[in-house]
Amino acid sequence: MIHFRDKSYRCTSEIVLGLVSGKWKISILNYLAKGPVRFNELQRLLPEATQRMLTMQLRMLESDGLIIRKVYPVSPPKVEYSLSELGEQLTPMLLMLCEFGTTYIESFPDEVAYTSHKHA
Amino acid sequence: MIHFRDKSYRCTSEIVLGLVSGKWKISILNYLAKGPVRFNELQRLLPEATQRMLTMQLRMLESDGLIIRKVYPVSPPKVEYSLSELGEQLTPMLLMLCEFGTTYIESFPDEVAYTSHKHA
DNA sequence: CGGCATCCCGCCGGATACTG
DNA sequence: CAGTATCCGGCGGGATGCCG
Repeated sequence: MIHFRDKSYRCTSEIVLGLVSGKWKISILNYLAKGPVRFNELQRLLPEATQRMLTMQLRMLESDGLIIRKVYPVSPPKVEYSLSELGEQLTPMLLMLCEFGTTYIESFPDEVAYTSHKHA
Repeated sequence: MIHFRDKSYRCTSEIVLGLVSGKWKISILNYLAKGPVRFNELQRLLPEATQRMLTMQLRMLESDGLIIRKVYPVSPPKVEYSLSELGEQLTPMLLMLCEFGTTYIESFPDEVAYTSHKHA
């Protein structure tokens, strides 16, 4: 049994699931892996996400120490998000998740479909 | 965009999160990795889980093709759960999640505590 | 531009009781 | 032994509107 931040876990992997579980966290981390991104740009990249949700997910990633929020005191406001060192260490794991995911769905070929872009 | 079983994903890793997210799934998979386990034994191993929850989590893992449910038509009833081939392919990934989890919490030494066994 | 406040709803999971 | 059935509360997430 592990106790971390007022919660109990039976395996440290459960903690990691909590870190990356959230409607937009994976996508955010994937984009940030390519370099710093502004809030506005994230909104463009994830048009289906509401401002509120995007903000919430970013705040969680930040308070979990995976990303860094940098505010530039200029007008108009500019906020840039980037991976922290811990966040960068996530990359190989996310890649592995992704690879297994691909292997997995390929086990069920007739249940999968792809769309190049979905703007709805 | 990937469409799989009536849901949309932006990355295959999101599918994997769905597979293993659930209050008892990680623990169940970890136990099954050591060999087949009976329902009753799982209950002993996870005393905090209600029968209902244990059943639900097992049913999900089964319908996702990660575990196999084998019923022995004897009296009293005997049901044995084991990893499927797909489920066994999960092991290295779960190990990696676990390792990152350990690395992660070690970045915050003063927020962690351990308990050998928690029967509450 | 990059938020926060408010209201709302569905679903995951808890508690308890019953059964082949 | 290995489950269903029913009821119910909390929280993740959606929609909309306001602000420095």
